Amino acid sequence: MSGDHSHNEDQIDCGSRVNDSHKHKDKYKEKEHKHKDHKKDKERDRSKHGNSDHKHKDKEREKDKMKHKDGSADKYKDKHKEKRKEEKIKLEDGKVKKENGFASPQHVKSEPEDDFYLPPKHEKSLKRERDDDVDYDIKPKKIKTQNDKKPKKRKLEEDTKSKKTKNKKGEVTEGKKKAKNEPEDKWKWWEEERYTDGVKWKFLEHKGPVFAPQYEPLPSHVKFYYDGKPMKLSPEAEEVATFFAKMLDHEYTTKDIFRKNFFKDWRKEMSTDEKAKITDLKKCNFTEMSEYFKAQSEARKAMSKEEKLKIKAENERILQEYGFCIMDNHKERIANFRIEPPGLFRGRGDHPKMGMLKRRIRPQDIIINCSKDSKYPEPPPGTKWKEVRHDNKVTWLVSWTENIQGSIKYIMLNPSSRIKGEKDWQKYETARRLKKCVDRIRNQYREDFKSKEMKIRQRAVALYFIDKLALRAGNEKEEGETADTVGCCSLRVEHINLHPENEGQEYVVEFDFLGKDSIRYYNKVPVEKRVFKNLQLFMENKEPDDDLFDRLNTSILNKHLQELMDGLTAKVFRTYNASITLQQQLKELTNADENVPAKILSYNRANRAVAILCNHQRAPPKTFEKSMQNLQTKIDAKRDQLSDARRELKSAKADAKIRKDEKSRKAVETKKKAVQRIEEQLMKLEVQATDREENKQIALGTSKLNYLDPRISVAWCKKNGIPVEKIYNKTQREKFAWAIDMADEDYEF
DNA sequence: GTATGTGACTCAGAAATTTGTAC
DNA sequence: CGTACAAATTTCTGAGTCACATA
Repeated sequence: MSGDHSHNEDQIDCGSRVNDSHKHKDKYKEKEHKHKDHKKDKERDRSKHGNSDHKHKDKEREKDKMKHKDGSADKYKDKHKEKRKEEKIKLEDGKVKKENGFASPQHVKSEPEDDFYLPPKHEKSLKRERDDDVDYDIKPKKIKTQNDKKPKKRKLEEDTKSKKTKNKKGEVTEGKKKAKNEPEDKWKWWEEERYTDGVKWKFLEHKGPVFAPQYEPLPSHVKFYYDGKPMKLSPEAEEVATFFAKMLDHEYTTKDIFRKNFFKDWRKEMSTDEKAKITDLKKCNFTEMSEYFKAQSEARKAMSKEEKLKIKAENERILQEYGFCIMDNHKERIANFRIEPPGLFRGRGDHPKMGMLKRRIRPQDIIINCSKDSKYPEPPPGTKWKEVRHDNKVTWLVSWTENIQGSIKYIMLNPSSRIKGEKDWQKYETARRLKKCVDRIRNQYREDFKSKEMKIRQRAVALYFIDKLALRAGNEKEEGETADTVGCCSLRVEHINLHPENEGQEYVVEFDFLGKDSIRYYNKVPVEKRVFKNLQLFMENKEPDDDLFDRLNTSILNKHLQELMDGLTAKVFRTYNASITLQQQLKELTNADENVPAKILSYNRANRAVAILCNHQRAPPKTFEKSMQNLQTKIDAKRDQLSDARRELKSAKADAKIRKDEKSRKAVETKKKAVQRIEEQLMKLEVQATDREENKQIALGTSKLNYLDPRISVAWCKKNGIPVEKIYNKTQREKFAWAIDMADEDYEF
């Protein structure tokens, strides 16, 4: 979870901001202030005219007709300019060093051929495509009994037969996979009617959250030292100290912001005496504590089988008790029924709050959501919930407010649940509706490149980026509260470079910014001339840290999109472009004559094209080089084996020619088979190596799980005779059960 | 009306854990 | 059989998107 990206060569190491130790003071006031100024400035700018184009020999005269910014920097930004400048320098440093940075290859955009205009019809209607008249009986009380038999089923889904064979015995050990599992008819919620009125459920019953285990004080021989001298800490202070100790090996315990935030919060937990004594984090020695935890984890690994099984069984029991809820007659799996334990906050990237104490959540922090007529979850003895409410317009079971950002956290259902699945399905249906009108929308925004109104031009260019490059919308963020990252609408001038000519291409825009999770987006793309000219215009008289699209935000953009198509938002473009790219790449890359591994390589490559489009990166696995080497060793061995086998085949053939008897002919056949088998194995290994190498820094999971209409993949499997297990593991098959059930091989996104 | 804040939900990669496999 | 290690899967929780409430 933590964002230690420093080991990723190709990502910018934003490093810690060394000199901003005072930054957080009064941030609230400051922030508010900033924002006001900002808005005012935008307002003011709007009323001004572009009379300040000095030096501009720009031929595009029409821009004179347009209002545009006078180049004064927004005040709120001025305040932060210094900081950003510093960062920028760092960024550039990084850039230089990391010239080999990840560059998203050209987006292979498939243009859907059909383009008929469909009036934005209301689609909130949760109409399902196939209507089975399965009645949706809502009889809350019944549910339980009805579901009593289900407990068993859910946990250990019958898996592929291959797995079963492993479990040959079929013993019913608790926490073990049961071998035989009555196929138990699974609930096909996708064949049922959906709620249409914002109601999410009629009945909801659950057992509440599982709290983090209580803190166990350290044994007395494990000491903390201050200024070289052992010091016994109060339990409160000690607990927080252990959080730090457990992270000692991690890089961010060396970062200034992390240390400063930690120390500040730690001191809050200290007794008066401790507070007086412990004044310098540098004098704190946690190593003995750290060693102790390492030893503990070693001990855990070395536990006997029985002990391990016992723990497993206990976890299973908790899962059975708390891991499921009953929603509308069905037992459903809960995603995160365990409350986040206390610890030190680790933001991603250069987060101003890293190191802060994430406090322990108690029952009185918890809001329970369930139906009135359900059996309410019990708070632990002697405690009370903050509130029990019955809001069936939301999907969460439990919520609490987290203390770092003040945001709300939720316990919700598993992706395999009806409530998540329906929404997921709907998402792809919206994307498919976009497919039907995307040409109209593209023509529209290309027209808008020429608009007289600056606002509309900016909107058009932003939309062009979102569509062409699958950028995220880019909401504004509160400065100082989070890492400095941007999306499309929040791009700043410093994030792009314009090259009228670059490497033989015209009108190239070079993007370099940190996006979600502080993942670097670096890309050079040729754009339409009009886009290029517009960008020049938008950047006129601006400072590097001014907004590129100063007249635009996500709200304006999404309002516009909503008018173009019902349910259309910026992120629908990402879904649409991801899915259509997969479909088109699969078509292009799959060769019907190839064998299964080769086809799967094609699938992975199609998946990879999408991951690259969406900029889904990962840090190369620590063991990457080594594992490639191992694989290469295997390949070499296999090659040797192959040439041996071939040699043997040859001699067998020669032998058979001379002897001409049945036996030697048989021997030839055997050898031939052997050669073939080895060839196949070698091929498989080579494919694997290719796949792995190409995947070094690319994360396929996110797109597979969140952007690719699963029906495309299912259809591809069916058409190519690939078992769906080859591309979706068990969890994924559960999540996409609806798609696996409904898509046939002719499915078209 | 607009700007801002809030809530609910999706999506994100790393870390932890489990499983598979070669010896 | 165990053992060691790598690969696969699951868990974790932070970071976005976006609608809507509120001032």
